[in-house]
Amino acid sequence: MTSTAHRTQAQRREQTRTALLDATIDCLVDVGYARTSVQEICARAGVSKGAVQHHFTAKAELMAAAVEHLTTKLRHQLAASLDELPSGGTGVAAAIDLLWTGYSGTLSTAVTELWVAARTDPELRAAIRPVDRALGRATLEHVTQVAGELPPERAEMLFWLTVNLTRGLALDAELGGDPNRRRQLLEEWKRIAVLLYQDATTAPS
Amino acid sequence: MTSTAHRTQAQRREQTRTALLDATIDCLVDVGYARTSVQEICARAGVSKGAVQHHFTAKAELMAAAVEHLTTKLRHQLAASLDELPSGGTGVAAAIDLLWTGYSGTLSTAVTELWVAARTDPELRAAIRPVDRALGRATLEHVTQVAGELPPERAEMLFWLTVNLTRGLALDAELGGDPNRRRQLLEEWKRIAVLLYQDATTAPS
DNA sequence: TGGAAAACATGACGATCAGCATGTAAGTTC
DNA sequence: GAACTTACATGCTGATCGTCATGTTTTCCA
Repeated sequence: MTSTAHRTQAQRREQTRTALLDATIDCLVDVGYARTSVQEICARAGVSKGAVQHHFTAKAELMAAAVEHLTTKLRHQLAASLDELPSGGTGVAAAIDLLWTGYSGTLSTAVTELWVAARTDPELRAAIRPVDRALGRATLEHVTQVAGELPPERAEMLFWLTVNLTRGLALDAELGGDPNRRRQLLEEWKRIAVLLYQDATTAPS
Repeated sequence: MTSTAHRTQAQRREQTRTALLDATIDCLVDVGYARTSVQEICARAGVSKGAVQHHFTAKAELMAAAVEHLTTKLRHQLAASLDELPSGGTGVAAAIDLLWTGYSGTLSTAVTELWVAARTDPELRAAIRPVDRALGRATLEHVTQVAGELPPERAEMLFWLTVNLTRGLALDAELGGDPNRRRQLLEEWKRIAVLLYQDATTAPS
C-alpha cells in the first residue's frame, strides 16, 4: 500500500483514479453491469461520490475510462504471457492456449460485460470500438511473430477464428458449462490448427 | 390481432402472458438487460404492473419464464429451418450456415443478454442452465441427422466447435465488427469442417 | 341471474439510482 | 505563510426502480 502522507497532487489524482477504475472492473466482475452503481464503485474504491464526480462528469465517462483501463491491463497481461513463449513453429498450439487464457480470465469477463452492455448503449459502444480494434490488431501482430513462417493471410484467419471460438467458450464458461468439454474442444481446435499450419507451410496454395 | 371480446379465462391468461414474455424479449433486444424494467415491459405489452404481479410473483420469475419462452421459440425456429435442409453429405456447410443464422438472430441476442446477466445472478442462472442444455442437446441431435454418415463423436466435436465459434462471432456482430471478416471466417470454417468431414469418412481413425 | 373467483388496473410505498450544490482538507505558488 | 487551486467529502433532489394493498372489470358456475 502506498503511503497516504505527502502525496503530490498528480499522485493523489492518479491514485484515486486508478482506484476507481479498478473498483469498476471488480464491480463488473462481481455483480455485473446491470448492478454496477456509482455508489457500489465508490464503496469498493474507498472514496466518496464527490470524488468520481470530480474525475468523471458522468457515469458513462467512467465506464469509457474503465474500458481503456481494462484494455491496457489486458495488453500488459498478454505481453507478459508472450515473453514466456518459445517463438517458432510449434508455437501455434501454445499461442492458442495463450489466447484462451487471455480471453477466459477475469479481465475479459469484465470486457464481456461492457461489450454486451455497449450493444444498446451507443455512447459506451463508441468508446469501446476503437480501443478493442486496437487491442485486436496488436494481439494479432504479436501472435503472428510467434506463428513463425506461417503465411500472414493464413495466420490472420487462424487468429480470428481462435479469438471468436475462445470468446464463445468463455461465454460457456461464464454460465458454468462443462469444463471437460471445453478442454476437449480446445484440444481438438489445436489439432486442427496445427494440421492447417502444416498444410499451409508444406503445400502453400 | 385476436378479438378482445368473449375470451375465456384461459385465453385471457395465455394471451397477456405471452404478450408479457414477448415484450420482455423485445425489451432485452432493444434496451438490454440492465434497462429492462417491469414498467418498460408493461408499456410494451400494453398491460399494467398489476398484471405482471398477478402472473409472476417477482421480476426474477418473469425472467425465468422469458428464458423458457425464448428457448421454445428458438427450437421452433431451428426446426423450421432444418426442414428445408437437404440431408446428406454436403449438408455440413449448410448445417453450419443454419447454426450461424440461428445464433446470430434477435432471439439469440436476447439469450445472450440473459446469459451474461445470469453469470452474476444465481437464480437466473439456475433457470437458464437446464433449458439451455436441453436446447443444445436437441439441436445436436437434429444436426447429426443432417450430417449423415459422419462418426457421431466427430459430428459432436464439429457441432460444439461451430456453436462456440458462432457465439463468438455473434458477439462480434453485436458490437458492430466487420461483417465482411465474419463472412470470410465463416466460409473458412466451413472449408475446414468439410475437410475434416472428408478425413473422418474416407480415413476413419 | 347473481354471487364467487379469476384477471387486471390504480395508486402508493420504501429503496436506490445518478447528478448536483455546497463544504472542507490537502497541495501548490508566490 | 497566505492566497489560491485542486482533490475530495457530505448531503440533498428528482426520477425510477420493484413490490404491495386495494379497487375494478371480466368470466365462470350454479
